[in-house]
Amino acid sequence: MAASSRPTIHEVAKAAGVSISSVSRALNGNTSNPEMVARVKAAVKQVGYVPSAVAQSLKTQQTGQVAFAMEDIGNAAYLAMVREIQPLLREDGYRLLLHATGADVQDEIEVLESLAQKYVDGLILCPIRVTDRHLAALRSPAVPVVVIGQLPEEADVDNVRTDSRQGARLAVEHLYAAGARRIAFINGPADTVPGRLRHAGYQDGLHACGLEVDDSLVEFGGFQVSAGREAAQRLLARTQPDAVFAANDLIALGAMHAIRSAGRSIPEEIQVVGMDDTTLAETSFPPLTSVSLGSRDRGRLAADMLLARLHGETGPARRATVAPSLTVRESTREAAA
Amino acid sequence: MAASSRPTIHEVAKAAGVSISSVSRALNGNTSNPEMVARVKAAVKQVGYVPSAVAQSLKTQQTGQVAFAMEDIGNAAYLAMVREIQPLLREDGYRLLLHATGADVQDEIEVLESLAQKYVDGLILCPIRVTDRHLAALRSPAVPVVVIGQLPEEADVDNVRTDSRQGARLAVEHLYAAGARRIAFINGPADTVPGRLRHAGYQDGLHACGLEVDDSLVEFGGFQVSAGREAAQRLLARTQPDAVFAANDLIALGAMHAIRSAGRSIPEEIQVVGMDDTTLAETSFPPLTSVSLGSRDRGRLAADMLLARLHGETGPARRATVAPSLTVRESTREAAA
DNA sequence: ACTGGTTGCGGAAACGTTTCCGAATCGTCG
DNA sequence: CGACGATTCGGAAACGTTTCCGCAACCAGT
Repeated sequence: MAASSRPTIHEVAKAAGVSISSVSRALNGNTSNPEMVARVKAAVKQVGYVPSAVAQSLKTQQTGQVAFAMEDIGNAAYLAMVREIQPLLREDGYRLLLHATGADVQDEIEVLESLAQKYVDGLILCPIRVTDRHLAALRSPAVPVVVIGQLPEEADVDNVRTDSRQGARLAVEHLYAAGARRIAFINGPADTVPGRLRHAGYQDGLHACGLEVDDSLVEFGGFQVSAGREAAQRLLARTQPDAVFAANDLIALGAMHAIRSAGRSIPEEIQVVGMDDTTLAETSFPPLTSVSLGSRDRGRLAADMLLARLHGETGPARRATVAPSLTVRESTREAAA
Repeated sequence: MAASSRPTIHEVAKAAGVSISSVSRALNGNTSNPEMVARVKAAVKQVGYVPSAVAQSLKTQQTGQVAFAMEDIGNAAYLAMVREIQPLLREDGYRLLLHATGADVQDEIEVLESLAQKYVDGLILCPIRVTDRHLAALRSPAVPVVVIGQLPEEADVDNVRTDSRQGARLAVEHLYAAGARRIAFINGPADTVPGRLRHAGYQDGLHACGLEVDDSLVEFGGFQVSAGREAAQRLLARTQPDAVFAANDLIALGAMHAIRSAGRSIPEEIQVVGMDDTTLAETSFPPLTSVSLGSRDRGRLAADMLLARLHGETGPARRATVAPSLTVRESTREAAA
């Protein structure tokens, strides 16, 4: 199947009648003699030589690889980041390694600790929970790390974040402006950082609009479509909202299904707002009004930060924040009179 | 930021008062003396040693990494494969590297040729076009390769495929059975392998149902939502189909938008069938009838095949075929009388 | 023509492991 | 009690590069 063993730099040297140092220099552009370079290149072609990435890595102490770790690549927000990050890394000659941790804290820690093995030059991490063990592991990472998401103030780590609390508030205010008064909230797990922040933002929004906080309008579940559907069913069986704010687009999609199944129309009877503004929002029916948390921007910023470190940037941890914005589509009414 | 240099096996050896060979043996379980192992483990903990993955790779000639190369991770079919493949690889201790080639043939070739650098132990490749250069590069790859997709009969490569031609035919037959007589087809690019096969299957289906082939019912475009919408607009401006078969779910989604915008109802006036049976199909409105090409199965099979090779399996190239199947949802009518 | 500075190249060390091989130790058996 | 096999460990080579160092050769300047 695969050829038994590829030629090494020694074979090239022999074929070209020069030393291995000269071969290396010729290939890495550290020689000025054109005749030398030509001979080496010819020999390379003749013996079919390709340098070993592993040996180069060992010598140069760089792998040319960067890892991206997140909960699940199936989540469109992360997907958007990956699609943004990969081309940027590639432009700089880095390969991308993917770690799906399945929201398992233990897995995330393992990824962080495995960095000491030095199989990558850097990491972009999207933790869904941040524990003390995370922070400890982030204290002195073996390679540069950029975290996408909320982090305690004191953490000295490059960080890209968004204000999802503010985003949730935007959603509520938009619904209020569009005439909704009984605004329900379908959240993900309450013990996650995004879950807490979105809930807080939802309450912020209610306060800002002068609406009562009514816990019977709040449901918790997972961040998936099915969870959204089930949560919406429970909600509708219990009470009668005129709007639903979902903690992400998947939940919103599930909720829209449940709402239609219950015979209510969108947006006439119940308006719906999602969060993350993924491609799902554009293509759903009706097209979903969604709070954009700038996933693509966050991906780009994180990649930029990491590349800067890889290019030797030193100095204190940087932090960038992407402002949320609302993309209004047809699942909500225009601001009513 | 990052600590200047991690301790090596030599530091451990010194701390434990033994030779580096003993350290290596103790850590890799090739020693029987428990006291030795204990001392080494203690020393490891004391100096904070973590083995260098690169050095191990150089010595063992294995990287513990596998690459997956496809057009675009944004495509739900590939996404489903990744989600299937990653856990399987991980179970066997392999890390996953992602190459998005952007449907660029040159890029795909580069990926294949870069395998000689041995930065991965194997590759799963989803080529969208198969050129002679692909075949040449596949002739004697530096590491085991599994191709997902159609391949010429004579190619001696492990291969997982599906019969998308048969799948397209299923779609047409289903539409016919549901009463459609003017069945349009919105395809992707005509010069891709999937494009050709689906077109052929569409025609097969028409023949099987005794319908005329009418080229005015066929549109070409890209494989994205926007392309699907535009193609459907052109189609509807020109003629009046009672069903649309789209070459993938994204196109179908775009087409459904265009159809609704044109004021036609789904499925009453125009039925729609997609292909790939992605999560989009379940969550769309109305839920989309779609031809499943078993993306997850194909991913799993490819991973299995590759792992078998990595575990030393030899022998001729294997081939597996996943049969297409139809998932009927609400964008089509039940078989009519 | 001799010297001083460049330049071009080869030898060898180093990166951090694994593993082969030989030496030393131990226990056991004749 | 001596010898022999088994076991355990240390030394050193090897994986395939890059790069430091030194040597020879060359050019120009006096």
